[in-house]
Amino acid sequence: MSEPSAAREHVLRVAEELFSERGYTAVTLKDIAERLGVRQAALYYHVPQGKEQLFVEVMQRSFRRHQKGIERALAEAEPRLAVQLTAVASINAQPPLGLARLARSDLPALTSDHRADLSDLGQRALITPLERALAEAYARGETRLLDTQVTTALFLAMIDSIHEIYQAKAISREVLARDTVEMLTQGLLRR
Amino acid sequence: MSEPSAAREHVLRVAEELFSERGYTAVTLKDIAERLGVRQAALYYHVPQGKEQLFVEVMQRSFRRHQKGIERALAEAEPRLAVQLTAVASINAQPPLGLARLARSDLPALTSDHRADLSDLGQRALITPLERALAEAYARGETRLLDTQVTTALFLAMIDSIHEIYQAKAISREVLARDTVEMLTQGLLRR
DNA sequence: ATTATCTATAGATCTATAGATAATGC
DNA sequence: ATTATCTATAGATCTATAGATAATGC
Repeated sequence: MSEPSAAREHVLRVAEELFSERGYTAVTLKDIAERLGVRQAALYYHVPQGKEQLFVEVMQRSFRRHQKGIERALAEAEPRLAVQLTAVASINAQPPLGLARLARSDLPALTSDHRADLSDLGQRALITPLERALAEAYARGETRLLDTQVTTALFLAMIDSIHEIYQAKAISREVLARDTVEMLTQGLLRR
Repeated sequence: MSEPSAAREHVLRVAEELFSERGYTAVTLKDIAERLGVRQAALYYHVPQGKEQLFVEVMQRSFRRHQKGIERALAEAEPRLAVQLTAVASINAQPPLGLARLARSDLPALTSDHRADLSDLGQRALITPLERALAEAYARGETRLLDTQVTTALFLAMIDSIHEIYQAKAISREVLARDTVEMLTQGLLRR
């Protein structure tokens, strides 16, 4: 049986690191193999379906991991928008998703089936939970009327940006998340 | 002499379109040539130094065009942060910059010299003018104390996101810009 | 027998160069 | 003579496959 062997796991983790650093087309199987300390052809033992399938699998895992983090953060945080968004923005979900690049560079390079699969999963795993949290905040009377889809897209862009800043500057993720969400919510909250 | 011929101009414009759609590594010279209706080798007449130089030149022009737009918007708008940021976010600067992908996918694929050149230009052309506008708003007493570098990075991420949303949804750029900046400034402004 | 690698290589790109061709401008 | 293309191709990747090898587990 295809047990989820530790070696295969290692391949997926290293592939995720590299795809996250430089994107789908910029990373070769040789790059991944080198970081693993094996030859390029050895990857086909663990991922017989090749590079595109490897990328899709890696992104599916990443989406699901982020989804779990988001849903847990939303469920455990007290039902106030600022608290909930801070919890989501603070998630230590490494490596970051890089949704902008994914949409504008990685997805266009895939077959249309894979592209559609990943788009759908991204919608269900990341966008819908956040839209719901925003809609509930509105229902509680916390926010003014706003376009939840646009707000969600902007919030996700900011989260990716936070991860970028976090890697470049010496500011803790928590401080960045808190400051960013404070900035954002003061505009969202009705008063 | 190397006059800036109309044909060369055309090559640069089409290259910018494609690089903007899919990123540096995902676009081949054949793709660019096909959209121009010529053969791949014909590009070397206009850009003898090859693909990387073409990309760098395209990005330099794009940065400078965005810089002009930003500086004009900041100079012409009345000196109130909300007005100024709305003006900047409304700029019809097609194609969009896609800074997130540029930093995390395109730049790492370049030689370190080109990478450093583009990073410096991006700093001078895009980041510094916005940081100054934020600092001046603070000096006028409009905003609370905030990290101008972080705020600028988040604002630039939002601008790219606006362009993305604008292409995907049927919302005008102006409405998106106004709503986004209103959301953002209500959090930035002291009251 | 199964697992996990390796070497070798076919086939498909992709970038870049060399040299030919055709049209226009002096 | 200059401008702007073309065909042809070298050389360098890159993905993927075939078959050999070595180690461990029954």
